[in-house]
Amino acid sequence: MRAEKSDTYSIKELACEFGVTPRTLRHYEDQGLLTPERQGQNRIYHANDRVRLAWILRGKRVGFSLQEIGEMLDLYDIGDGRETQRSVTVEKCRSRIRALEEQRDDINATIDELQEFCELIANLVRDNKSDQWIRRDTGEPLRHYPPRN
Amino acid sequence: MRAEKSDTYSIKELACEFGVTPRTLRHYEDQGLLTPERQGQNRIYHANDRVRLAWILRGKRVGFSLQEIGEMLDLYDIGDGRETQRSVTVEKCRSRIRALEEQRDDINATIDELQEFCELIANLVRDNKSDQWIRRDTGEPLRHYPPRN
DNA sequence: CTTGACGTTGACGTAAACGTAAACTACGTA
DNA sequence: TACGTAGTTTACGTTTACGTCAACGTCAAG
Repeated sequence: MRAEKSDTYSIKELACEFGVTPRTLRHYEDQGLLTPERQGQNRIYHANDRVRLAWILRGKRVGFSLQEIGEMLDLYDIGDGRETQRSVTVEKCRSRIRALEEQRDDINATIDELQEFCELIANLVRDNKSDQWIRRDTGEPLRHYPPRN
Repeated sequence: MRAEKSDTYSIKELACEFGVTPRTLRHYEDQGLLTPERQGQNRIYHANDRVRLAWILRGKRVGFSLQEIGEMLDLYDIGDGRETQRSVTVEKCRSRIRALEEQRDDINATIDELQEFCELIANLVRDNKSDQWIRRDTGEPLRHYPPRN
């Protein structure tokens, strides 16, 4: 344990911290998403690698592929940005945002339906006489929704 | 074309309508997500199948696996629901909702960062003298973010 | 000096979600 | 009756995102 700088990480340290395996980090490197410093053979991760990794994992959580995440990260690489390049970057960025907004709408719709259904079940009461499900609030007979075939 | 009832669909019709292939519908059936009526060998899809398919595809858009989607759809199958079963269903349902809310937070965070970055690029101006990037609003020198290794 | 913990590079395995091709059936029509 | 169109099952192929294993290097501790 060469306590060089505590803001550097071994592969295992970084992996553990983010709840992934070293293999995963190497895989992300293979895909060009991470390029940690090397000391000989060994990988050394810095703060910037942490930031990028957090980005990657969040991207995954919201359903992007590694390739898409790579493209999004590439948007940030504008070192040589001629004006036209930059406007392309901005447009890609905006279309990403629109896609995410649509996805958010999907999520909200799903939440709404689950919530409705959840409350419906929670208010459910068994009508013992007719052996039939009804809603406690409206007394409506229950229809399975979405319908079972 | 036996124009039986216009609220039934052949496999191709339904697939086309949702922008997927017949193979996909058969696959969903293999996974138990759809169980269309049969007329001999042939599959006949009804309105309820449409509803379920829409659910499935939206589930996919928000990043769920087919298995997870199947479990969510199963929540709706409460025909035999004893009281304990129902409370289990409700709890699963709520935990799904929480997961979706977390995902929405992730999406919002991603949107925010993309938006910030997008505006940063949009406001960018080339300082020809120092060959350096600055922000038009604050004049701050630009830092790539997230940092490139 | 050997053991153990940690690292490395291949390279093959795997699960999910279909794609794709083969081989066959059934039906309305030219 | 032969054809084209649409459907079926069976089964192997493909991509993504890693898991897993083998074979090896390195260094500090016992």
